[in-house]
Amino acid sequence: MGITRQTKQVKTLLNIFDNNEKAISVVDLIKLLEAQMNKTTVYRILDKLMDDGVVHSFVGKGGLKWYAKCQDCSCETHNDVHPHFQCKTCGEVECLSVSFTLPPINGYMVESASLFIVGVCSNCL
Amino acid sequence: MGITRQTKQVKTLLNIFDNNEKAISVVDLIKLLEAQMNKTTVYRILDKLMDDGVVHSFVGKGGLKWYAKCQDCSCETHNDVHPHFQCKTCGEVECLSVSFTLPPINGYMVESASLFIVGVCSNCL
DNA sequence: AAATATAACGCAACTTAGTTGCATTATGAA
DNA sequence: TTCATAATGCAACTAAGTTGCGTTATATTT
Repeated sequence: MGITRQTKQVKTLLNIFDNNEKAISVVDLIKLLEAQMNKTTVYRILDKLMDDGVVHSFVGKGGLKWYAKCQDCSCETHNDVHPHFQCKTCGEVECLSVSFTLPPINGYMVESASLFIVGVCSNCL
Repeated sequence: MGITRQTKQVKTLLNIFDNNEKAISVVDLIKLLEAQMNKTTVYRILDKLMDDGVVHSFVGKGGLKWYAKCQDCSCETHNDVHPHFQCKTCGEVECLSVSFTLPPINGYMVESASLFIVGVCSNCL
């Protein structure tokens, strides 16, 4: 089950995602919000926002968890149908609004796929 | 720099990768080898085998590091040019011998990309 | 507006992945 | 056999993420 009460903490997190097109790592979120809420609360609210299809998560290059607002992604199934891009220069991570086609894999049942791309973003080139 | 001395521990690890087509997580390796070597040693040898282009690493679904023998992959650049597949049923992770084409991303410089697929493998279907 | 059930929060303690520093061991060259 | 030093083991540490439990605050009911 997802969010049932609009607490201060929930509103704060929703506000961050509303005003941010880029993805944010949990570590950064916890640092950003350390004066306002406990890290346990951050993790718990993120879980619920996932359930509600408000945000989606993915694993970054170093193995850290990142979260981003759901837009064109089909969050009902929690599949990441778009790639995620991390810029080596500025460090920012973003959802790319393109879809990718999986290579043909005979005899396998594909449930979900995540594509993570590392490079230099348009701002830093 | 990579491996310079053929120690017992290095031979043990090389032997594991030689006799295993599938990928192995560091956690499983450490568990498997706990009687034979320290976990610090496992991490250090894996780093060196990466430098030598003997194995490549990638991040799995849960954020854990996985390692697999290099075969058709171009390990000079340490780019994962092939997808990795994890089976929901048996849990095994393997390198898929297919190449995938990235979606066109205008204005971005792509350095590396990793594709991680979750589903059910041919053995478990 | 007060009462109240309980969802949500804070805190501390914990688990687990991965790293670091340093003393000790063992490899391979001289 | 000697010996320099690469490599290992160990313990202590950092950091991400989780759990349990007592307390707080939301939103519904009275």
